[in-house]
Amino acid sequence: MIKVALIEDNTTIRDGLAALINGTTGYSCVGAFSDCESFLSKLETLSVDVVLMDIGLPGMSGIDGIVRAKKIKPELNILMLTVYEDSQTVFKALCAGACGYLVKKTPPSRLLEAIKDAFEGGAPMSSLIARQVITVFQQTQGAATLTPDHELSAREKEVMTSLAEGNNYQEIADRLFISVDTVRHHIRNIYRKLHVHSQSEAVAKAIRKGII
Amino acid sequence: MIKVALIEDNTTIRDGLAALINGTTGYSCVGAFSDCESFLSKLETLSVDVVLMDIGLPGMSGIDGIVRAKKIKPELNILMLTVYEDSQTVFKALCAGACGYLVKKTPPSRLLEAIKDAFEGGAPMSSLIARQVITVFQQTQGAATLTPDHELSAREKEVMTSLAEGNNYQEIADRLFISVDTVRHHIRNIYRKLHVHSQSEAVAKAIRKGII
DNA sequence: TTGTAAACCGCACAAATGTGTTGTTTTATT
DNA sequence: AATAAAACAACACATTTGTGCGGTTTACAA
Repeated sequence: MIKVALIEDNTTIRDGLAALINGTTGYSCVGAFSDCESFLSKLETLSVDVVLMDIGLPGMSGIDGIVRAKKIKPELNILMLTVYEDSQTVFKALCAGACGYLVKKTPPSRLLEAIKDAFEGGAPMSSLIARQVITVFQQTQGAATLTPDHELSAREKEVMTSLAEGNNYQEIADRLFISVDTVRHHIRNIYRKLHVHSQSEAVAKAIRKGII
Repeated sequence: MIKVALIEDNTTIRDGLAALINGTTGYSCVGAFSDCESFLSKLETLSVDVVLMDIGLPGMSGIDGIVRAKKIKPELNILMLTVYEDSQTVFKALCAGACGYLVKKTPPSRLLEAIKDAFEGGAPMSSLIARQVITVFQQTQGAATLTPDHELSAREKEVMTSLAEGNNYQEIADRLFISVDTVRHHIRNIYRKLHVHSQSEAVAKAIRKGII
């Protein structure tokens, strides 16, 4: 039995969804709320597997609702409900912790399928949204493998990592068993390769490019 | 007309796929290779929209093949072909630059659909893989929204962002129309909130937590 | 009204950084 | 054997940073 909670301000849609879920074997609607606040106040004591949350809600937005709900129960499977497939919004929802989304005009059979999918560890979403996610993903995670241009040597990476950990030149030198001047030398080369002129800029670039 | 290239060592499968693609209106197979090396050597002069690449290849692996192909033509849509839905491998392929994948037993109609999807900017993949991607994604990108504890004020974020761009205190002050001493004051508070003692450490933490 | 937080500003000074120049040694690649 | 690249090391010096202290103003909640 998959326990579903609904947060949707439109009474007609909410009742319709609740009826659909309760009317299907294997599904049960354990809560239907018109706003995030009332949902969140009950969440602690609510046994629920999958949450369907409207994105455009009065009061707290669905995005904020996701963040708060995830803080209370990080293992929650939250699916966003949207009217249009607005990339930006859906994208933000995924960042906030949603595991997928549904457009409201989705036919009942596919809706139930998506709930089951989310329950079983999937992430129901259109391939267009998926592409957006992996694009951003690749830019951060996999960027290193794709752009080995301004590649730092192993030693330089060690220096960068140590720098990002908050060590100063003397501490880096001690850790790597080299002199402070050698650290400076490496830093110099790193700056040249990354086209930067300060620690902060170097660290920012190195992390964003996935070098460290 | 979607121009497709194949890299697959099994002759039977390769010929079958080529026949399917060439036999369908709107699709054309512009190249069929048994290994990455021969594909990569032709890629420069090959006009191709979507690449189907087997993951288990003799010689260079499909993963390495993706990385190299993306270096030559970053705009390529590469779909991996796998026998099993092995999460780890598919995941690596996505990191390397693939935009989706297909299991070999996929029925012809869905295969063509996936190619079209990739061509049109989608990322065909199962929702299980999608979930894996967004999980890792959320851990890095969206971490901030989930942990608004050591939250920086809007002004402090501006200072941090400017810092990560490589500006020094004087430049930050000029950009924000405040005095250098106020910049120092903000930096001080940022350090306190993030529990750090240097620019580098602050920038590293801010980026990794998604604050900036 | 009192308190708390954010944003603002200032001075001082030791410590750390960025960059200039000049080397040696080791390890690959040709 | 020769060339190139990486890693190591040193000295000098102006600039920048981190942190100690001290303040004001504004806004908003208790």
